Amino acid sequence: MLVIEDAEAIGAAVSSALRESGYDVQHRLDGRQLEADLGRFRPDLVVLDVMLPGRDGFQLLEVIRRSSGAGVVMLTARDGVPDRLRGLSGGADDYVGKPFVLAELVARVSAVLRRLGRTPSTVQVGDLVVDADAGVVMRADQAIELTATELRLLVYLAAQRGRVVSKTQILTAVWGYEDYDPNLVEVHISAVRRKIEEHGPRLVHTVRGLGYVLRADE
Amino acid sequence: MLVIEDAEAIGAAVSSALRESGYDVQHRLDGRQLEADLGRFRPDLVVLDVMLPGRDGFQLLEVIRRSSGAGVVMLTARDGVPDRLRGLSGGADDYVGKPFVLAELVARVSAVLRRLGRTPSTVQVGDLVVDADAGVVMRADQAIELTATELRLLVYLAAQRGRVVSKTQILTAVWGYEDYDPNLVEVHISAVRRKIEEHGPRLVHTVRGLGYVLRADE
DNA sequence: CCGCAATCTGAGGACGAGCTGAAGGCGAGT
DNA sequence: ACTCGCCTTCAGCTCGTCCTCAGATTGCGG
Repeated sequence: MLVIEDAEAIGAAVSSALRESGYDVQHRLDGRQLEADLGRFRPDLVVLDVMLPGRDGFQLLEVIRRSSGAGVVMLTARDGVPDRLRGLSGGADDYVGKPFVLAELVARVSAVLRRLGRTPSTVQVGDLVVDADAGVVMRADQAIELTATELRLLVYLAAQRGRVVSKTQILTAVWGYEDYDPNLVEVHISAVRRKIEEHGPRLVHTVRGLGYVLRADE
Repeated sequence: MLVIEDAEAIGAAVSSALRESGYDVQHRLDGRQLEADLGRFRPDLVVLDVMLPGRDGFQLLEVIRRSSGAGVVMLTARDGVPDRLRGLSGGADDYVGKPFVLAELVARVSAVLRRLGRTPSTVQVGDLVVDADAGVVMRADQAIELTATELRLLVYLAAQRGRVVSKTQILTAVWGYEDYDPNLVEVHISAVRRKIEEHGPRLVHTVRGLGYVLRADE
């Protein structure tokens, strides 16, 4: 994944937020090396600022489309309706208006990847199937009703399956909070467990002092 | 609809763009199983790359023409004027030069289908049949009268069936609004429900906090 | 076995999403 | 100009969901 953003602070924040979500991120301040980067890293997706020194976002967008199958999410100025239309008609897969909440950007990025089929929209862990697109969770071929928050939480755990994620990471990814009461996470983890572990062994494991993991034990 | 494209990234992007538009898409990396696919899926249209491993696009085109009435849209190389001529004279219904904007491909695909009069315009969900072209909706073989807006809404939900769509997405797809009062959607959803669920179980499901899904529950 | 901290979980109130009946406005057809 | 149908707005209501809080429980170091 490639982030091209000349404002260093924003670029750094975006990069680290995406890394938090498990993506492999390179950050560039302009599009000079774009062709080289596309060749070398073969990114699945490029986050592209519209306003850039040198070639602007739309020119870069064309380059990307011509020489790569990468998805493109553009960062447009807030009220940039013209920008926005131009970006979409030029083939961007999504846009995010500045200023934005990091969580929103991350959500859109993963939505684009999912749509492009780079990320399987369904994740399977043991006998649990999570389909983010359909908003459906199944265990042992039986549908399970989750609320919106529970679903977001489980989708996040599923995306990070096998990896321990801290409550802070969860708060950021699911709620967009920088720092908050960990009990909020505990309460919703509890709710998810009650529903998905009603008919089967434990899948959401607590790692004391660190966080949680979604894993099917063998 | 069948997409034959050996570049996986492009094939995936094309497939998902077409799915977004409501088509039922199968993706193949080469033409080996072409005959079997034609028999099994009876596609209305095939999107065909020219450069393919094994039999190339023109050979496959002949196969399609010989054993199927499917439309063909060919993906030709950049300045492939010779390709282009050969493709058309060989009987392709349209061609799109790489690189292309996804929206253009989708537009050409639907144009070809329209020209062939073979638009797979009907979607079936449970005992509900939605015919976008004819503007007809039937449930259990009984015609249902919908207003223009209700029809556009239902056609969109039908195209996205099984997938949760947010009110914002609906506002964009049905009304062209970027952002607007969600209640507008709720009112029309309510109207559609009153009509199509009068004699039968629920098909338009609310997913609180996320949006709506058109789905026939088993 | 004890004490502390981390985690779990049941309960309740506040909030807001969603549903729907009603009314006003607008355009097409007569 | 009038009528009719449709679209949109509005307001009231219902009910699900979320968050807070507090007591219970668990795990760990000593």
